[in-house]
Amino acid sequence: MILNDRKIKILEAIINDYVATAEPIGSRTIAKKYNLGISSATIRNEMSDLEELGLIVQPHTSAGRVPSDKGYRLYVDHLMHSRELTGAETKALKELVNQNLNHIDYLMKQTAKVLSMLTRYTTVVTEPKGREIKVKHIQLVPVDERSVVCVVVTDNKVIKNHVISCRLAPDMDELNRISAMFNMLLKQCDIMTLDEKSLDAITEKFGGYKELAADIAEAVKRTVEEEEDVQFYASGVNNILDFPEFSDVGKARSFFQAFEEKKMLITLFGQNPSGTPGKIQIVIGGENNMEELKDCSIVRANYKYGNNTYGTIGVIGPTRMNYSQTVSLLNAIVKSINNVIKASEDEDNGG
Amino acid sequence: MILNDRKIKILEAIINDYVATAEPIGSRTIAKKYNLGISSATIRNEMSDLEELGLIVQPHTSAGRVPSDKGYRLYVDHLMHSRELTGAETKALKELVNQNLNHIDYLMKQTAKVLSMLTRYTTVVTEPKGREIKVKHIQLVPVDERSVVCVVVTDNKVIKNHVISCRLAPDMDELNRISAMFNMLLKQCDIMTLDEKSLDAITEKFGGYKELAADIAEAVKRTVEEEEDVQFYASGVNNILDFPEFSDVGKARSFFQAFEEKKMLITLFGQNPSGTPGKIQIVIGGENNMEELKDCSIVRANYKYGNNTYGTIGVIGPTRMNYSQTVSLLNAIVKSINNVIKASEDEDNGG
DNA sequence: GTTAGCACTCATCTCTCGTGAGTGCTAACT
DNA sequence: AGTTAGCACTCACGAGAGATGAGTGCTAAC
Repeated sequence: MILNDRKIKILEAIINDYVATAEPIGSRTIAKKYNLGISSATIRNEMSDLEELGLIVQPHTSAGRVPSDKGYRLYVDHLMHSRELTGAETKALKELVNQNLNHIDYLMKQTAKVLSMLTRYTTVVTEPKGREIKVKHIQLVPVDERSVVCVVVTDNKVIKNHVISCRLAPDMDELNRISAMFNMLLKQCDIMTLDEKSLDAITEKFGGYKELAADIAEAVKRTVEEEEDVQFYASGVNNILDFPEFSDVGKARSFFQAFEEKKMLITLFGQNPSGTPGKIQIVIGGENNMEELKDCSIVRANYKYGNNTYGTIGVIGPTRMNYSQTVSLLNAIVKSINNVIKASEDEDNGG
Repeated sequence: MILNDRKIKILEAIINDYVATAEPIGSRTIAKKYNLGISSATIRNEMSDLEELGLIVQPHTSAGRVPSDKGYRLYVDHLMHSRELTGAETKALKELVNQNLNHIDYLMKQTAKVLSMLTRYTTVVTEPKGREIKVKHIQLVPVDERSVVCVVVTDNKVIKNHVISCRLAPDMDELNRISAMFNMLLKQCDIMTLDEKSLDAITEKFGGYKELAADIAEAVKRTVEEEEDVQFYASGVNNILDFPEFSDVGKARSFFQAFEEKKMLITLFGQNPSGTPGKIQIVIGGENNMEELKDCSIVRANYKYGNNTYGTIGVIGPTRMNYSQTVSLLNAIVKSINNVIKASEDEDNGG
């Protein structure tokens, strides 16, 4: 059976209507609302064909039709045209990049917030990660007589604090001296690849502060491990409650529960190595293999951050999602933050 | 009408049963389940009296009775006996304090997590705050050519990072010099009380780094402001969905929405100056004046952290809450973390 | 003061039936 | 051959009618 122009028009009508109303659409509704110049009976015949093609389904015998996952797939792959951003949307994006987002954490958080606000779906942003993270610099800072904080700065500009307890904290000058020694060490070797013995040999050099040195090494290692572990920011998780698909508390609960599982988040939003940065990827309904999320779709894109370092921005909402709006917004936002990041990198290199 | 022993027994039976089942309790149920040695008819008469006293209410004519806010109030004030902790509970608390919680942030987060896990209610912990926060120490750390991070350590041991952008970041030695100068300055005067002009005069001294100095001052001020603003950790917010009281999505939604409003959180969980640390406070149902939370109760306590510095731990759940368990757990947890904090303070002073 | 008995209330469940949206099929029309 | 009007059929949904049962209040007797 051939998918002619008229069938496509009808499929589009069904998708548009269903996205807006969440109600199955009947042939008469299409005949009345969309002036296709054909009667409801003809539309019925065409709908029967569309169902045979697996593009739409009937929830029950005497109901209208709703798009199937396959129908949405056809739509997003071939029929959907990108939408212009509205004034409000453009304005919100401008405000986002104009904020002084000099810390990657804030940039991620704000991005998630803005995107979830504009789409009314749930947004997840992952911190940019690559395979090899290097520690650029550490600095010890006094806290009190019994503890110092070790500030670790990585080459992807993440800054982490680790409090270290010690019997008697060295004074500031001493801390600066130790920090400097450690920074020298960091330049010479990759602390992550050192085994216990070599590490012991090195901390030996620190003489009186052997224990402290070991703790610092530990803090540095932990930072790298934490960094190589993916970090998520989610925003608008509760928005899901606004959709009739989740008006059943059990469903909402299982959505939230799925969201608390990191493994699931990594599968859905962890960076996809094969994905070219900027390219939008769409996962529709059951295409993700998670029972709890079979009525959800994910729209996501990687953004580039430094060499071989990617983060992901993703939007998750009901399968009945406004794909065209979501894709347009995600496109725009990825472009924006790529520019912000690029600008800051150029500054680094040019300055 | 006098509240005799028998009436009290009946009230307790109603509360216990209702907390467990969330169903209105009838006279026959009480007669069968609790061997009070009286018939259902007598219980009916007593229940009629209890209703007249405003301690229980009838949802509708032919239903059993449920405790009123006033009934719960009487219960928690006079009838409730503290419950022994179970083995699992004791174990979880021990694990909490045994973790190396050397950073106040982690301690708060873990506390919230453990308490929400044990109670299955929502837990909110506020960072310890006092009126006057002093900045003890700052340290500049290089990030890249165009930015440095300013690490601020306050006297309540909170550590905050602020990224500062500058045209050309000074090298490490220079940063250490500037940090040292600033730390001197911090000892001499309270940076928060300085007006624009005096601040200008001081940053003048920094010569070439006037701009940077101003940014540092800004970062320090921001830290103090952020610190004086209350910070919350919530855990188990989704637990509310497990209660039939919130099986209506609308209700759940409005609970979540209320929870996103900081003002509300401050009212409910912000430290209560009049509350003695360790003393448990209970707010039942409509006693908080928030329409969205009129079916919720709050159990909270302040814990002491340093001089005149208090944080709050609070549990929020349905009015039909297991008060006795919650109070016992909260008591134990407040004691535990007070001990942890005390130990670390003693170390400070003794070491 | 306590209790058995009884009439009464009312939420809840089930069943039925009417309604209406929607379909599929067929026959007639273009 | 494609299109359309017509019609029988399906089925979710809502309203209404009982039936059920948990629970109450009242009264009279113990």
